[in-house]
Amino acid sequence: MRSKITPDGRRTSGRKKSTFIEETRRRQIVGGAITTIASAGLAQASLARIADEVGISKSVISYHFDGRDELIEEVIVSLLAESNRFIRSRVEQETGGPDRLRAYIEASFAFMADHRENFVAMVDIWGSFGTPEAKRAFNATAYDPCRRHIEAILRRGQQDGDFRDFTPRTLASTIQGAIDGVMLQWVFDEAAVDLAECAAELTVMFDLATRVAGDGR
Amino acid sequence: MRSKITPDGRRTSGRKKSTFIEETRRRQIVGGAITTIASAGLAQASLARIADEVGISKSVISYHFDGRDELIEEVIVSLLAESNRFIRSRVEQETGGPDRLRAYIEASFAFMADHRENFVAMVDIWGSFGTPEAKRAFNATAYDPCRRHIEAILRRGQQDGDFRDFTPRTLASTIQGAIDGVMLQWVFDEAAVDLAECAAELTVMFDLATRVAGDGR
DNA sequence: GTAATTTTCGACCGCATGGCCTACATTTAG
DNA sequence: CTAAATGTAGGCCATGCGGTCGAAAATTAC
Repeated sequence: MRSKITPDGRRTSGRKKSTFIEETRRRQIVGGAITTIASAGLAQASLARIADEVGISKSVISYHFDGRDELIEEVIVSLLAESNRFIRSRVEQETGGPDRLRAYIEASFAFMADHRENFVAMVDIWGSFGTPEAKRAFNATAYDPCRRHIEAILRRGQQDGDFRDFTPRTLASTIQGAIDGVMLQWVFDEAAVDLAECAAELTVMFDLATRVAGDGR
Repeated sequence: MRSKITPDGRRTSGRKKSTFIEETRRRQIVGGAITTIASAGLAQASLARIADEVGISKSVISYHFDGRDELIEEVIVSLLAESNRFIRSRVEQETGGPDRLRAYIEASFAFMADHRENFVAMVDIWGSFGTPEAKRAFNATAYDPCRRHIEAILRRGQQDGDFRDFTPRTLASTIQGAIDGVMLQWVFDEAAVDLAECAAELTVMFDLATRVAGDGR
C-alpha cells in the first residue's frame, strides 16, 4: 500500500522505496485528470472518467491518492508550479525593472500559447471552491505568490530608479489581472482574442504606466 | 402547467396569462439560486438546496423551469443583463471617447462593489461549461457583446479624433480582460485587492494608452 | 523458484442528485 | 358557488458518484 497517515495526520516515512512506479503513476493520473477536466469540465471529471482516460481501473486512483480531493489538489499544484517555474526562469534571465517586467508578461503569454489545456482546466477549477474560505485559501497559495513576484520586480525597479513612484501592490494586481483576464477570454474561445497582439499591447501599456516622468526611453 | 414545448422545440403561446405569479416565482428562484451558488458553489447548489434557500418545495422549481440546466442558464442571463444594463446607462451619460471609456471602466467596478454576490456566482459558473462548444457559446453571448461595446466606444473615439490609432478589437480585449482579471482576484479574496485603487490605476493607464500623441490633456 | 509484497481489477455499497408522479391547495373564470 | 386551471408539496425512483473490498496479477526479494 501507499502512504499511510499517522494518527496525527502526517505521512509516515513511506515515499522512499519503489517511489518510481508510485510517482510515475501519480503523474500519469494527474495528467489524465487535467486532460479530462479540460475537455469535459471538472464536474464531469469523475474518477471513472479519469481512469478511462488514463486506461486504468478506477480503484487505481483510489490506491495512489487519498481521494478525489487530493487528486484535484495535486492537479492544481501541478498546474501552478509548471507555469510559475517557466515564468520565473524567464524573468531571471533579464536585468533591470523594465526588462524583467516585460519578460514576466511575455513569458506568461508564451506559456499560455503552449499549454492551452492547462489553462482550460484551470478556469474550470477556479469555480470549484465552494466556501469563501476555500476561495481565500486558493488565493493565498496560488495568486498571492504571483502578485508578490510582480510586486518584487516593481519594488526593485523603483529602488533602482527604473520605475516611477506608484503603489507596487496595486499595480501588481492590475498586471496579473490583465494577463488573466485576457487568458480567460482566450480559454472560452481560442479564436476570440489574438494572444500575441494582446501581449504586445500589454507590454507597451505597462511600460508606459511604469516609466519615470520624462523618461523617453 | 407552464410553458409547453412544441415538438419542434419552440414554446407555445403560454407566457401571457397569469404571467405575474409565474415571472415573480422565476425571479425569486433565480435570486435564490444566485445566493446559493455564491455561498456554496455551483456544484453544491442542488435543486433541494436552492429550494431550501427560497423556502419552497423542490418540485416548484421543476414546475417553473424545464430543469436545472434552464435555471442555471436563466441565472447567467440575469447576471449578465443586470451588469450590462448598468454599465450601458452610465456610458450613455457621457460624451466623447475618453469620458465614455472612463465611464465604462468606472461603472464596471462600481457595479462589482455593489453586487459582489453576482460575481462570486459568475466565477463559479465560468467553470461549468463542459464542452468547448459550450464555452464558445458562452463567449459569444456573454463576452462578445462587452467587447463590442468597448470596441464601439474606441472606434467612435478614433473617428472623432479623441483616440490615437490602434486596433480597437485588441484593445477592447485588453480592457475587458484587465477589468475581469482584477475582479477575479477580488472574488477569491475581497481583502486581496483594493477595487477603487485598481479602478483608478486602470482608468489612468487606458487613458494614457489611448491618447493621441502629444495630447497633453 | 518461491514466498512476500506491491499493484491492479471489477464488483459492490451507501449516498446524493435531478427528475417524476400523485395528491392537495390555491387562484381564476363563468 | 362551482368547476377548471394553475400552483405546491412531499414522496419516489433510476442514475451516477466516491469510496471500499477481496481476489488476482505483477513485481520484487531471497
